Amino acid sequence: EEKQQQQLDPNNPAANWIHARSTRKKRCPYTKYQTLELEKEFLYNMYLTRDRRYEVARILSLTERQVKIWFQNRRMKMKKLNRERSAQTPTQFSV
Amino acid sequence: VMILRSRFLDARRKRRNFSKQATEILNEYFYSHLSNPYPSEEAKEELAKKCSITVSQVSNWFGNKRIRYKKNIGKFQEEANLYAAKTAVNAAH
DNA sequence: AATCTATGATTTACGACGCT
DNA sequence: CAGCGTCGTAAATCATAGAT
Repeated sequence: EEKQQQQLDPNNPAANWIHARSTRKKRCPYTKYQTLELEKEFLYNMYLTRDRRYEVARILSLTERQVKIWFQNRRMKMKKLNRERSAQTPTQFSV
Repeated sequence: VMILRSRFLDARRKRRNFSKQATEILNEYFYSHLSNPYPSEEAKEELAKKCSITVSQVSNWFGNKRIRYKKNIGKFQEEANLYAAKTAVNAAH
């Protein structure tokens, strides 16, 4: 009975959710060149060493933090792609 | 070659809008959980099954819905009232 | 057919939390 | 314990289906 309490505030029902990150940096899409180079580096290895991260960041004019996060996101993307791939082909065979 | 070609075509299949029934189910869940429209993993799986879409698609739908609702509550007021009424009728039975 | 809008998917950027 | 890992998400942006 307690769980049905969203009707108490019909005017501002969604007042609570979403944590407005006011101090967050706005998303800025990377250039084709930046993305291409990041993909090449990812192909070389999925995990960055400290030195590679520094170099990639310098070459692409990104911060090391951006490069680190790009790799984290890229790994998550790969994981998702693999999930979809294995879901559609139960028997996997590589080419 | 054929395998690669079919894979490429598969990956490039066109996006389709979800069915009316699927959208109905998702909206019912959204507006009946408006104070916390964050379905658990299990709830997402159930919604995905009911809507015949993937769990990722359910996540995308809720992500888009939350931000678009929040950005313009007025635009969704009519829709919100509609689903609130529908939920009330269901609860009464 | 051309243009506009709605909507599903993808891309940056974090917070929360985990492990070493 | 600083620091990088994953996971789930916000918000912006992309792509194009579908409406006008």
